[in-house]
Amino acid sequence: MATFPLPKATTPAELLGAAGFVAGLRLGELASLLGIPVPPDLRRAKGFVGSLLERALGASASSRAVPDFPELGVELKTLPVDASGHCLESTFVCTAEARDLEIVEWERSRLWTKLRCVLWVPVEGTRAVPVEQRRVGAPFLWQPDQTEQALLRADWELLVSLLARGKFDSLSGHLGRHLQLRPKAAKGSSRRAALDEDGARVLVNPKGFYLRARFTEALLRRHLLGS
DNA sequence: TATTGATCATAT
DNA sequence: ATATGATCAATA
Repeated sequence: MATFPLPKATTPAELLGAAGFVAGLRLGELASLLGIPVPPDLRRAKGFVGSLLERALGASASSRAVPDFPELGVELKTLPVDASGHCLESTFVCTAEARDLEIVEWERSRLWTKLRCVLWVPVEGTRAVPVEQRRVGAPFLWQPDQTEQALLRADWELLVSLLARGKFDSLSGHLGRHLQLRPKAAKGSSRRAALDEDGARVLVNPKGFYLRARFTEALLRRHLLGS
């Protein structure tokens, strides 16, 4: 049995190997190895699973706007799945701010920067299963191929275009085939300054980019098929 | 019951 | 305030 946190990986492959070492463990076992208490449910600890895996794999703990493993250029994402291994939730990627609209280039966007290389770690997320009993699944590295990148880019350009033009009334979670824009804030009443379609100052609720569950479901299936 | 909109904790 | 980590829960 190795000690935790695991040694710092020097390559994405090593990181994948480290994540593979954790696969199969129950969250309670992993938390115990790290000396971290497990919450009874995730209602008041929504980021528990993600933070637990970050600590186990030695991610540089911070809230900076950079990948979890800066030296490797790898982003770590946990993926809640049901007993059959199907995705239960969408995946938050990053916030969409007015000032980011200056960056209209896909290649330099925060979204693409985060999704270039992702280490996905499936974790049982069925609410009826106690958090400590949930198991960590087999991890896999994902670098979007040309097709996937084109699909995401198309959605991103549609959504950013509406944001940039201040079409806030037209925005909703219904837009985007694989990527969507949804509220991302502490409270539904949270507001931030923006410019509407007439250039007038308005207050709007903060939003973030999310990958739809059916998109991550497809990644998971492709991985399981071994391609 | 799948999905959209709302929300929670913590660090900086 | 806004970034990180997401899941909860009301609605369609």
